[in-house]
Amino acid sequence: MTAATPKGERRRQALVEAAADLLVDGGFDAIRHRAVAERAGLPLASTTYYFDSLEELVTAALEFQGNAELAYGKARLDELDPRECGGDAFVELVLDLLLGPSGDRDAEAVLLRYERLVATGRRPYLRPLMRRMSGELHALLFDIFTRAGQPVSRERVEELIALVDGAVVNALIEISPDPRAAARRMLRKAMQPR
Amino acid sequence: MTAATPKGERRRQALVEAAADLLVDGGFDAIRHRAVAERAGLPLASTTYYFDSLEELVTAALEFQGNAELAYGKARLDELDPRECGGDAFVELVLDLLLGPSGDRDAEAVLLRYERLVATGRRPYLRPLMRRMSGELHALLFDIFTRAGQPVSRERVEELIALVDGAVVNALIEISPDPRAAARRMLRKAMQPR
DNA sequence: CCCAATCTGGCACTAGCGTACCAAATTAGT
DNA sequence: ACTAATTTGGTACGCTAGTGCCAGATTGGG
Repeated sequence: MTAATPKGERRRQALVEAAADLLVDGGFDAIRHRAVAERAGLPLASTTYYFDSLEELVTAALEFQGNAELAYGKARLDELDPRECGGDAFVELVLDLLLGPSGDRDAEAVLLRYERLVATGRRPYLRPLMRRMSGELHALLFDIFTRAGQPVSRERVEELIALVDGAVVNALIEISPDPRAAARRMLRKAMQPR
Repeated sequence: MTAATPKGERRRQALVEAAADLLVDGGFDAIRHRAVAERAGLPLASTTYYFDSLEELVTAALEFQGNAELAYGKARLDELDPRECGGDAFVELVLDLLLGPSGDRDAEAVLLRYERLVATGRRPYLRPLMRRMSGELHALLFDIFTRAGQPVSRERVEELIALVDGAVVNALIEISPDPRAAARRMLRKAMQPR
């Protein structure tokens, strides 16, 4: 179902944003009709009125969140000054794109990015969306490397992404997970000139 | 709660195995009191009698499954003939250890191994167990490389594992996921002599 | 053999879920 | 302004979940 009126559109959007919020701090399982409605300050039935099913709501939330992240990445690309791309600063830039900007709750913020990769395994309906977003992220990274004067092949981009992703998922089981630090270590080693 | 009688111990074990089965083909969310009891052919209440909580049952199931995988890895190590360790065969061996033996339903079988890494992010109670199993797996791989006449540093083992893991999670979003193939590609490239 | 400990298993409670329903309110097109 | 379409929101249904309860069966130690 899609809204036909401006106010309806606003309400629908409020639901999507509420769902995205829940997604970020509780994962996919946190997106429930009642929780979304409550967070958006709307009645329960509005969630079924604007979305035919939970899957649709989950998809919309994921898309919203993913687009926000991609927009952030594009902004970073646009403001990129090729002269200020020293090794360490560049590594941090790549980490910002792949894991989100560094914050005080890294582990939590990063978790969702990997939950959704794995969750896609059991939720085939997310695959088209995930593929699109993943493709855009890869392209973005490719551009970043090029713009920064460190051109790489697309294959190399995939390698570096895999390295970061693998480092992250393995870091999640630590007592005090610090996935960003683990990824940083791997990335620095892989990118240092040989 | 722990069993005190032989029969009780057998029942408890049956529940653990039933839970592990469910874990493998439905993920963590598939471990429910009723589902476990039904699969084990036991009454619902037996699940709460032998396990104080679902968390305990989940933990036991994961440990059982993980130990089975580690045992498989150790068996492969023991039967390893250093002379038959050509490049490709060796890559397959490493993949067997990290992803499980190759089968016709790779994607499904592999999924659980990554679900549990990520799930640990939101289930801190699994961390000690995951750390132990992860540590043993790393050690096992280290031994395998050594025994195969390709000694590596522990750091290098971590790198290769990260590479494989990253390749896998990124492969899960494909229309027809083939995580093993993706991991194989990355691993071959990383291991080819330079 | 007996009795205390252990185990059994049917049942019911509460909570939360997705979803359906529908009268009332609001909005949009003419 | 009028009417048809859309939106609203309170409510209820059916289901499954985790868990508590407890009379009875089974078992093991002395």
